[in-house]
Amino acid sequence: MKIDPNSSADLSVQIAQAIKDAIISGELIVDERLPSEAELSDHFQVSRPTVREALKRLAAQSLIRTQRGASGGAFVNRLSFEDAYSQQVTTSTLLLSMNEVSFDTACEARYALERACAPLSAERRSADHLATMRAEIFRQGQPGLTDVAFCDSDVAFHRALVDGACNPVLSYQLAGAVEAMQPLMNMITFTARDRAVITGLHTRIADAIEAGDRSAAVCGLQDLENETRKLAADVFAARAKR
Amino acid sequence: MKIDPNSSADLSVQIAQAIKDAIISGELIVDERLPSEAELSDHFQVSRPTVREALKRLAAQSLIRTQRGASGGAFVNRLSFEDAYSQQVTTSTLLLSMNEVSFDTACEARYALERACAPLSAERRSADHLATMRAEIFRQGQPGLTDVAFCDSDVAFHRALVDGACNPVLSYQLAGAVEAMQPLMNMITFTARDRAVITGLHTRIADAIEAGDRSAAVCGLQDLENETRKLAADVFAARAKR
DNA sequence: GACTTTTAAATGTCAGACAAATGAAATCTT
DNA sequence: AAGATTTCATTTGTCTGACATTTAAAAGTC
Repeated sequence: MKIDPNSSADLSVQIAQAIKDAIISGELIVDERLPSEAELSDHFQVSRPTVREALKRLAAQSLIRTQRGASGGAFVNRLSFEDAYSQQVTTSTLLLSMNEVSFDTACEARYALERACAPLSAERRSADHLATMRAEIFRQGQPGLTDVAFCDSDVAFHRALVDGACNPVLSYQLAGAVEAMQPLMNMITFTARDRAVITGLHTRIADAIEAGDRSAAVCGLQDLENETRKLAADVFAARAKR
Repeated sequence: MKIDPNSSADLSVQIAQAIKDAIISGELIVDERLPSEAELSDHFQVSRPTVREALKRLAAQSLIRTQRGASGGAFVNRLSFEDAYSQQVTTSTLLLSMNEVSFDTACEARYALERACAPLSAERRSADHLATMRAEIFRQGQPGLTDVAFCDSDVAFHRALVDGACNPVLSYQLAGAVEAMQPLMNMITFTARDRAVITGLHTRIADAIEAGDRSAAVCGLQDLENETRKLAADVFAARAKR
């Protein structure tokens, strides 16, 4: 772990990068304890606050965790699927909200990826996944549900569908695509009729998943995508006219 | 922007979260300047180093950027697709390397997602995308290519395929799936015969994309997945016997 | 031997200072 | 007056040194 004294980059950035490289290369392994802040500041010939800023950068990416007290210190963190999942959702959400991504673009990406999961889900889903999907469909039919709650349930339904593929890597990759859409979906108001159509499609998809019918599941998702885009287009058109 | 004085969480964590929330909620908009470190330490009633640690956490996630000098300061950063892309690759790579994800699981996820891109790519790819694919296929046929260079070219080929869908959200989502596989692929040694088979499949896929034949492209990817998994299985079996 | 107390080590926080970069205002030159 | 130069104030980057807090292990006590 070395830093370049001639570099113009901030010291804390360089130090963070040096440690990060050591982790990625395997020089530092999971759960290994890093040298103490005092030792690091000695090693890199910088002050303790500078080392600390570097460590905070790494902590923000869940690459390390710190523990106080004797035998405490900074430890290389095992990046859990959960951590990666939430990072992915945050990044995707901000990306969509800050870059004027059109509804259609985001929607297309989301459903294209989701259709990739459907065949696997149709084959492997557990009873639990199916039960979750049915429960969410039921919830979506409840009268008096707010639009936000309806979207929440929609996400939960799709998440169960994705998780049904029993591939954690796939679930993690899809997290951003599905959940980051929610703020966009929340801009839409759903009429009772819209909800009925969507819930009907959800049922068709759940039926296909239950029957292990891969292509029916994919078709159901395709129809749902078309429906969602049509709905959004209507809402935006109406809003533009006003 | 407020912090809870009764919370047991570290102050810098709380402050980072408060600012992050302000950004997500839209209270702070893109390119807006945050208060200076002195003002923030005053506002939150903490010292400047503590504020700085909080800001470094946010900088590590590309949520803010800082600039020195008069009229400098911390600014809300527009999260670019590029930034998100590289974050995504880092996270995915670490996730795979730290969690004993099987080659098959990662491979399945990758090709499932890539097949989702193929139909779109077959319709929308520009001449550029196609040219890149052809160029990489040519490179893959060069004798004397190292295994690492072969894998590099493989990634470039698939990236062009994905980018051909002309959906930046899709490209971003796929980044992790495709590039994070590279370290796993690098564990495999490719014989000349293996390379010929892979390159042949790449050609089939490129041909399908060029012809706008959606289903042929998907089939080609399916065959490539099967081939890759068979190859990996052979390598691992041979390694286990030794 | 089990419980309590002490202690040392580590991170978390603070205060104050100086260095370096940078844009803007003030000054000087032509 | 216009342009070039200098000065200056502001802000982040870094350093020093100190104290607070947490925590596990060592020492002490019954």
